[in-house]
Amino acid sequence: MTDQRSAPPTVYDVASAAGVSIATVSRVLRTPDAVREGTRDRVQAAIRSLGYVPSGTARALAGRRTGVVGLLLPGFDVVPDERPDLVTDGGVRIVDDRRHVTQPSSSNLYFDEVLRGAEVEAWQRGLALMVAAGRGSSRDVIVNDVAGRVDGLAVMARTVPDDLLEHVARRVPVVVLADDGRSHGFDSVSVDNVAGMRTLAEHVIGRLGIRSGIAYLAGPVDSPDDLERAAGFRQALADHGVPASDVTTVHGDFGRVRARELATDLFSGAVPRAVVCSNDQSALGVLDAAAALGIRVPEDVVVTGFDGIDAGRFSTPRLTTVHQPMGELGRAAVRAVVDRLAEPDGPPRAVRLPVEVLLRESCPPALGA
Amino acid sequence: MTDQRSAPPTVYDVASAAGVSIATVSRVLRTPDAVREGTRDRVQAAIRSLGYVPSGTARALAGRRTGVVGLLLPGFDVVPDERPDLVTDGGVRIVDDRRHVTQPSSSNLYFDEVLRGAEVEAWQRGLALMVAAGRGSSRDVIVNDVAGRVDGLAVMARTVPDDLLEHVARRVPVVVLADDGRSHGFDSVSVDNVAGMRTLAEHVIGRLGIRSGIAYLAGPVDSPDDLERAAGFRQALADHGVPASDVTTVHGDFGRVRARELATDLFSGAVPRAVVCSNDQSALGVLDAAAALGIRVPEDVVVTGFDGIDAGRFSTPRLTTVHQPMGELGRAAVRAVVDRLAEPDGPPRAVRLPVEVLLRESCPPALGA
DNA sequence: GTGAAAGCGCTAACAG
DNA sequence: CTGTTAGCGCTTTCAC
Repeated sequence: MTDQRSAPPTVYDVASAAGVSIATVSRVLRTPDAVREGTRDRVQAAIRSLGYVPSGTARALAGRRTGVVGLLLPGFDVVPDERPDLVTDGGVRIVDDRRHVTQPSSSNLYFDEVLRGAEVEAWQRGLALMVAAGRGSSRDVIVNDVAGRVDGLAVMARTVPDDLLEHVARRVPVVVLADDGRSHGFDSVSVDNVAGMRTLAEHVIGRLGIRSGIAYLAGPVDSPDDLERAAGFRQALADHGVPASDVTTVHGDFGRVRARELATDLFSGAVPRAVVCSNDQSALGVLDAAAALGIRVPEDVVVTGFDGIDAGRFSTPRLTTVHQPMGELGRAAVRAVVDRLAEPDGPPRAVRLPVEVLLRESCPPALGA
Repeated sequence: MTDQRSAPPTVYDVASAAGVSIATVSRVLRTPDAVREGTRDRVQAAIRSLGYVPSGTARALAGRRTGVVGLLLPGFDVVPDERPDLVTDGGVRIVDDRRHVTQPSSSNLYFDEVLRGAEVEAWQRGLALMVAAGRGSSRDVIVNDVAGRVDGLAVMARTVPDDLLEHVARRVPVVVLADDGRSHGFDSVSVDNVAGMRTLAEHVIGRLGIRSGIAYLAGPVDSPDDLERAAGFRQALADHGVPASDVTTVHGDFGRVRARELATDLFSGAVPRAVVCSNDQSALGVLDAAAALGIRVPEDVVVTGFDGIDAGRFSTPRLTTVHQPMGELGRAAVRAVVDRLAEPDGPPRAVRLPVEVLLRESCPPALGA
């Protein structure tokens, strides 16, 4: 350990140590069967004793492929580690954590799952995964640090400006995640927002029979996800002959705090019987408002979200939602990259992943229950 | 989109398009100020119009550094997606998820945090991060796919066999995570298991005044973490003059199920007043057993864990534990790699990260409360 | 089966 | 300021 590591051994070192040419060393590594057993053994011995590790870099250059796929995610929220009430002690902090409801930084969890899925899939295909989070800002960083080092790139929608993506796509295939794919000519993998929201809304309207007093809490106006979900919602209304004008629609920002404010307003008049939200964070804000005002969920009003974030599993009441298969999204992304690599030409492909409606206490399977 | 992408443009293409030499193209990219403005502009224009992206591979080869650090983690548990009670519907599954207590595959969460920390730190240092999980089995994969492509490597302890690690370390600096670092000559980053457990145990013995009826639920005998925690525990006993022989010690496997069984046995005799567990999963198993037997926690028996996994925040009662700063572990790992890169020689360094004792309901700050 | 030699695309002296 | 020229360490024909 702590070797000099002055200059790592190369094929040349191995070759001369084994008394063969560098071509033979290369063959031992890549096509062992094409080398006579005795020779092979000598080379392998040399590799061991020298501690030779082939340069992935040189390999990639010579072989014109890196064996790496890149994954670009929005920056992880670097949550400052603020803690309550600490009662220090010799070296180790002791914290009274009893009523401390840490909110797991949910958007992170979401991306963690994507990342994990991508890693698993890449691994199974013999590819390495290079992750870059939160570098969306700097043009150069993306282009130089990632695009130039990978065979293909999976990019979370809206992580990278479109023109940059277009530039990068001239070098490596790009797959866009969680976008509808209609906006540009890239391959895409996304989740079926429309069907998910439609199915959930149909449950509310059709099965629970709530046909009036419905409120829809939308997200930012420029969100494609939001648009799709809204479309699914309207389909459900139409299917059940509920006029869209009967629905109170308000626009939030996908955030919990803003949703709580909006819901508080909403609840100040005639309390609606259902609040359908276009994401989980908003729905949690609605639950907050209801709790504060003493409005019972689901007895007085049912509340639904969309995403399937972890916090919704632990809220009170637990949140009914549409669960997005994030891990699967990551896997599918890698698959899409690999497919495109295998078939560079042809029209862009759009993969749609199915979602699941999870009925929990905030909007149960049936109201009497 | 879907360009022919037959052969990505190279420096040569850019150079001739801009009427300069390849050296100048390179300069525009790396030291723009060393190039006259007019020339620079022409080159940049050429880069844009050709959609040139420099080959990271070639750069790395020529520059003798990749700008990438590798992170080796144990395989993510690929949890098969088993769900309860589904009530299918047109295309979208509807699941009654009301009483379904999904257990977040906790070991994953743990690694997710490490990964995220590493990514953040790498990014801040202008490095890319290459992740490899679960390839511990195949010697070649590790060596070839990762070690050859990075400037340095952070490896979670016990992910890679020691001899392989030694081999790899001859090419790139290696930092071992979450190991005591005494076993080998590598740099290491770990968590202060001893102090953490000692502090927690002192709380139980000293502050809560529980001096008899203490049980210690240890982990697998070969776990270094477990050994350190046990040592911390014994220190606390010694500090308070409690004979080790007064403590009932049982060995589990760090798993929840096994812990539940062991605790059930434990509780069948005289119920202990404290069960100190060497990890959270076990502690949760103990809580399971107590709940099943109608034993009250913390009134009848206090229970403590170690790790700070998420599930412990949501258990009933919530679990008192020693929280390991996993994100910080990831960050420190990257830092350690970078430091070693800057100073290749010198003795191995061992970084110890502080832990925090989180007092929650399963073993509160005071018993009367 | 094995070796010689020509790159892969870029960086980094070294001259001008 | 800009061009020339070696490599970086490996893969891959093409001969032998």
